[in-house]
Amino acid sequence: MSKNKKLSEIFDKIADGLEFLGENPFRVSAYRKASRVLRDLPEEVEEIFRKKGLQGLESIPGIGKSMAEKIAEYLETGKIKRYEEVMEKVPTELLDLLDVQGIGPKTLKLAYDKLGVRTLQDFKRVLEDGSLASLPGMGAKKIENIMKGLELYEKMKERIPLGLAFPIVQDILESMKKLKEVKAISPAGSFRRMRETVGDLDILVTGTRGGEIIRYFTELPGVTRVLAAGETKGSVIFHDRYQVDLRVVPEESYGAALQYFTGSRAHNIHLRTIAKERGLKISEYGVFRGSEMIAGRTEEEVYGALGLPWIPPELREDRGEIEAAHENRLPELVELSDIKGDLHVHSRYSDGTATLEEIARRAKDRGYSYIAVCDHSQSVKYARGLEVERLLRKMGEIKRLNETLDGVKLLMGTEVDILQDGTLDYPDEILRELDIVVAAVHIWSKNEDTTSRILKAMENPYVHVIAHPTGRLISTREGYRVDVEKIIEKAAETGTALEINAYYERLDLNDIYSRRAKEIGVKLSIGTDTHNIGQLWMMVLGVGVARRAWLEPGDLLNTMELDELLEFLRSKRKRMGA
DNA sequence: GCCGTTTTCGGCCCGACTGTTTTCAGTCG
Repeated sequence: MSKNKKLSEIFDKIADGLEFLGENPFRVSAYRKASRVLRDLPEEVEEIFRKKGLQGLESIPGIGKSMAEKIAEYLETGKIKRYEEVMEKVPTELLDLLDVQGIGPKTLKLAYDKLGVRTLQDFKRVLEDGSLASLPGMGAKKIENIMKGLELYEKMKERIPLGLAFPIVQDILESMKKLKEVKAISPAGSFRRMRETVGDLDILVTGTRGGEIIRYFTELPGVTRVLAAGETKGSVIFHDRYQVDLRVVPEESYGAALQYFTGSRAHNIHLRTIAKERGLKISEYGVFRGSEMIAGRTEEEVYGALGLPWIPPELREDRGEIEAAHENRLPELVELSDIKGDLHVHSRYSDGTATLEEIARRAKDRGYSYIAVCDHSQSVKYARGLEVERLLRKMGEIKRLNETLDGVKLLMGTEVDILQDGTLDYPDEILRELDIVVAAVHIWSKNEDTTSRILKAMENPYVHVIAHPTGRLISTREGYRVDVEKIIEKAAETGTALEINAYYERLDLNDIYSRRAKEIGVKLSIGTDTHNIGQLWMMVLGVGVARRAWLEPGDLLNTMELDELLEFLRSKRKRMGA
């Protein structure tokens, strides 16, 4: 795990601990903020400290003297004394319960002080035997609420990969739009911001007869449980797993509510600070000067009232977008419609299921000009990687097919393995015959640092793209050890592109690293890594990452016209004298 | 604990809901 992430987790734990201990809430939120900032930081905090010392750390917004010292302490000794002190005073196992809906720090502290609760088991016991209910402030309803929360928590404590939520939300939107009472509808929350994982799904509606709308919503096919159903809010579980909240808001507040429920929390806090400086107040109902409402119908109005242009949801993470909006230098983000092709799909030649014709047809249906068929190479036995002979046969078939195809071109590609020593799984004489060479690490040993093999692969003049550069799988695998900063620098130096793998479990590179890559002039390439034709839609997830990374059309290979793309792909070998 | 063209001290985002409170605390988003 990177030091940034580790420190982010430590600070978050300290925040939990301090909150439990009843510390100054602003101190708690200072730790929360530091945790978020570190998590979002594109550069390694270790590098910053090495190059610029404590001063460098303190120049990070949200990191002051005290945090900087703690970071330095961790980097130098591997420990943070303050963290250990706090953890000593706190039942660490209980802190996990803060994630349960209905349980907050005060409730935990109460159970801890009055009932000696130390573990999750203890907590469940006092919940069930009535001893918690007997404490002041704890009534039957509250207990019931906590029990419900706990049940839900155990069932779905994991955040959901965006790609799993995507089809569900689309179905819901489609069904709800059929209702004549619904005037406007939009997803909100982290889903709308296209975060790689989502928790609850939020949907916002404006229209007439809220009760009607909510009732229809709670009766949609796929609903397995109704948690709440009133006049303005309905909350249900789909397929035993996905909690979806639907809110009906008045038309004049629709923009304000959409802005509010889209978040992020950090973005909203920052906005409200600005509003306050201008003597305004923002809530989910609108923007107010005193009691006069001056905006709220649309998001444009809300941002406009603060003197800002509308900010695309994918940017709303308080990672500098408000400052950029203020100075009128928001990026012109890439859109799905800018995408002219998918640069990484598999066919049945290796471990995919589709034939080349099917791939071409579906690419054309999607309006693509080209699609790169990049099957695995010979070493990847488990994926039926292609030996040279089968690769040549496939190339022959693509050439023949291309003669008959109209409006779309299949690109001869490979996802060639980067072997242990950094050489590639095909000889250069073969690679040079391909339109596009995507290289990737698939086989690595547990503690191996893969940085050097990837760096070496990038020095090969025939390698165009490094696929899924970190190897992580969302919420199941952390990925191999790799120094991404070095990979990005080498990509810039050699003119190699880095992939945004759009397969829903990967999204690799992620938004943070992709943004960093853009900043130093590296091109990115989106590929869905599709193994069957029904997955081509995941391009939208890759575009989501790209947008969250502030990418503009010019930062991607996929937005190029075919000729331009082929020219780009040839340029590396020219540049490297091959 | 952070931060500063109103502040190096004294602020720090805001409103709703829920339950249990007889004036508000805890939790959530």
